[in-house]
Amino acid sequence: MSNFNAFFDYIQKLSGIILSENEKHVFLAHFKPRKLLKRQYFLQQGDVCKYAGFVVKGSAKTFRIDDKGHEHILKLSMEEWWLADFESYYHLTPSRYNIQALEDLELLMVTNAQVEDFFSTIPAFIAMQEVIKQNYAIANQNRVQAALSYTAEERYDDLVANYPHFLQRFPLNVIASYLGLSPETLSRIRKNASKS
Amino acid sequence: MSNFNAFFDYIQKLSGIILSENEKHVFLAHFKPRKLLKRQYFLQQGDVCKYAGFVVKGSAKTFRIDDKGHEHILKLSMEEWWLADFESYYHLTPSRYNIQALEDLELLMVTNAQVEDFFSTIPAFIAMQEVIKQNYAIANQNRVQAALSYTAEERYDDLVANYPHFLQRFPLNVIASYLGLSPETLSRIRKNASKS
DNA sequence: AACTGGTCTTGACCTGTATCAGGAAATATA
DNA sequence: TATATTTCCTGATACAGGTCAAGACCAGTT
Repeated sequence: MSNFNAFFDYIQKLSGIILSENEKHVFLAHFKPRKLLKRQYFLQQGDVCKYAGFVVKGSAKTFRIDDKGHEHILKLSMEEWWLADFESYYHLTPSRYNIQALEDLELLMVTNAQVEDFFSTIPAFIAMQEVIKQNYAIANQNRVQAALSYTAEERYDDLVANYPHFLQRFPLNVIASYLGLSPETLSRIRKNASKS
Repeated sequence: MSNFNAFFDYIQKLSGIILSENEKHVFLAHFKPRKLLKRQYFLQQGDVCKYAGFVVKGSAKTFRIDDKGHEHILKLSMEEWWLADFESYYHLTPSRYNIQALEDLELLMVTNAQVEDFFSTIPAFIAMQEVIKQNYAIANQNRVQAALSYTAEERYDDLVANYPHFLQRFPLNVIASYLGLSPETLSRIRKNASKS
């Protein structure tokens, strides 16, 4: 299962703990592989996010539609990220977000109940969860900071510095929305930046 | 130690696990009580955030000063919250933020190394950490969302709905900065809101 | 080869929010 | 009691970034 190998590597890397063959079998038994085509939805606004999906291949956007029908991208996910609205996933409340494939996706999916039942005894998985939550909290903290106090241009420069691969992978209107900008404004910022 | 009783209640509440007398002694031995007066700094930009402080009483702001000398408040903390820049605390890197008392503070402080040495065997503490990280990640996720896609007025309404006690506790210029607004704009929003 | 839909750019104009300046009221300090 | 200092409000003006409209380019489809 080549899908799972990437997943095992990821868990071992984040946790710093090697998985036993037995433990690997628990993953094989309870994580469900799934494919989604570009444009398909992993989650729709109003639904409960029952599953978290580990991205083996492909990419997706997590976004909200506002009253005026405009889309606002909260998160972009690709290989070695998780697909989920964690608020909905942990609390089993209806989600405010949509998650949609930007490229064809290969996922490994699990429910929170399964995690509690089958993975609470696997130290590597516990440690991995710790690291993920920590990283996610820190990343969001920095993003709040940027969103509240940086100008449009500073936010773009920040992205170029910290997530340059986003630019190669996603169209500019997606990047613009992720930065909280209109596509027109991003286009103008890039024109200026290329001059200096 | 009345300080510690509030802390024990908090741990038991968040973790759902009762602490034994033995475990309580571990907390008494390794958490260091500390007081800070209004305006004193818990952390300064550029320093490593060695300690996390549990707020027994009082309040504080976490903020950054930008190039123009303007202050941007990232986080407001009060009773039953933690004082720390978690990025700096976990990675021991220099912090980009300042943390300063808004009211006189009573804290219980601990280092990350102490947590790993003495508290990794206390299930209630482990569970509490899980919940904190989870809540913090979710809160920040919602704040990113609000900062990127809500108007100033929507952000204020959101605060009134979700954190009404902030308004009683903090001056409006602090609230304005927390919302990413100038004090003047907040004042005008409030004037409008009171009309309708 | 023509068509369709998506992507990106550019210009003209508009709007929300910041900035600057002044002052009133409340609170702390001497 | 007098005097700072902080907090909050209001008006005038400026500007960043949004909105609307149009067109160019490109990739995929038929």
